[in-house]
Amino acid sequence: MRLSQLLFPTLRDDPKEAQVVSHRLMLRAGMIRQNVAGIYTWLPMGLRVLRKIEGIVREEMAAIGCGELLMPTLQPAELWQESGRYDSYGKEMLRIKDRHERDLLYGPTNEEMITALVRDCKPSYRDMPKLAYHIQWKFRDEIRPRFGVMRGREFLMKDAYSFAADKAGAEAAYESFFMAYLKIFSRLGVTAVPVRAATGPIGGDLSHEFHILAETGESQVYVDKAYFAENVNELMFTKAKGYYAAADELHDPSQCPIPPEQLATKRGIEVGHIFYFGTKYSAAMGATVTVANAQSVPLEMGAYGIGVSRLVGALIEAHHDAGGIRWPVSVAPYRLAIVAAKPDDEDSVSKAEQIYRNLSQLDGDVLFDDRPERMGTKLADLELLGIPHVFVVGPKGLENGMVDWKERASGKTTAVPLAGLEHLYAHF
RNA sequence: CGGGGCGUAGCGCAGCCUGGUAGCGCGCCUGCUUCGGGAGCAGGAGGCCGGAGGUUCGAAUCCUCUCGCCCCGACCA
Repeated sequence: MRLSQLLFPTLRDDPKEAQVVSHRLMLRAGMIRQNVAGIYTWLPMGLRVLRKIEGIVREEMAAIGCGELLMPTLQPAELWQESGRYDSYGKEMLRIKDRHERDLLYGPTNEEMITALVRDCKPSYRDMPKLAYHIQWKFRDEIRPRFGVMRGREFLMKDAYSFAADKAGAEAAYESFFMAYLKIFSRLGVTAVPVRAATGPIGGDLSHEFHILAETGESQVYVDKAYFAENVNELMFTKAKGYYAAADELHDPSQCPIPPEQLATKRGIEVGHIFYFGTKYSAAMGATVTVANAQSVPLEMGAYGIGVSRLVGALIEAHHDAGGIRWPVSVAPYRLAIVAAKPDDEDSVSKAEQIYRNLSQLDGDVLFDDRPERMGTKLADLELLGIPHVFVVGPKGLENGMVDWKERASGKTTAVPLAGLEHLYAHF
């Protein structure tokens, strides 16, 4: 992509309304613009990151056999009256009437809708289990939206649902989502700690929140320090679940099974929440399966959320420095940017262009900063945006057939031969 | 919703107390000179001072109301 054609309005000064780093940086790096409190327009750079996170989530959902579907943002009130939540959800639910005076709502979540869907398929226990998810915009009319996209009113969420004929099936589903989540967050370049969370009326230990640890986290979490030494990719469910890790509301120092010196008290940003809620919705809404003896039993359900748009902010909270954002390569808006060092040196400009053309044939993750700016301005913007790798093409390097390769993470600059660029890019 | 704060140019701010019809930095436009880390000089564009009402000869400034935004608390991906 040629940067000159992209809507990429960077700001030099911090907008006053943004107090939290991620919010400031997203605004300054031209990723988002606020429309009303808690509701944002995603500009090209912001949307790229959002899409990359979605991509990783999709791959890991596919890996556990969870199929994607798409439910609408608007839902009929009747569905929520069936479950009883139309009254209990309160003012956070945005209620709307259409021209026929029909009561609709902008969905804050989709349990009712998917429960009705599965119920209406009249499943047999032989059909179970079923796993499904979608990535859809939600609306919750938060009392106080804040921290940019981390607590927006309109936000993008991946919500998955599992249906099983019995408790064992539901637990198996829970386990596979638990492990998928560890993998997703690891691929996003962060450690998200699974902490035990309040389960509500169901009880049991099958509810976990996943928290990215960051100073600006809204929640307090308590975690066994030994957890941090674990290699997430090799962790087993029973072992991961075995560590003491609790959300604030569940932590009671007098009951804590591990000694205080072993316990880390941290701030966390909740980016995922999974829970098994049994038959809460299926019973209320008549979503049953016929089991072996021809009896009908309500489905055992679980729900598994990931705050996709919140993650964009949360990842920045975890990865930034004085110069701006430092995206993990897996979610950077572009992996590589190419800059001509001297705009009036035709040789290096055309060489930069040529490099851009070559590399962008490999995939679409290359940005060509062809804006009519001086090098310092371009590099500062790219640094702010957090592009992990930059090739600076200029006459000094070209004399020796080299370009400068700058790494955002380390700040290092290395001269690399022109001939090796393709190979290098392939390894980013 | 309770408590605190702020609305003046795209962004950051001054002016308000002590009314006289708006200014600075950055950004933007034009020209020249520059240019391998946010250039210099010269010229220029851009603001119904959030909105409504009131006081006054006159309101960004004083008064009343209203809307919006931010921060702290309860809720949540």
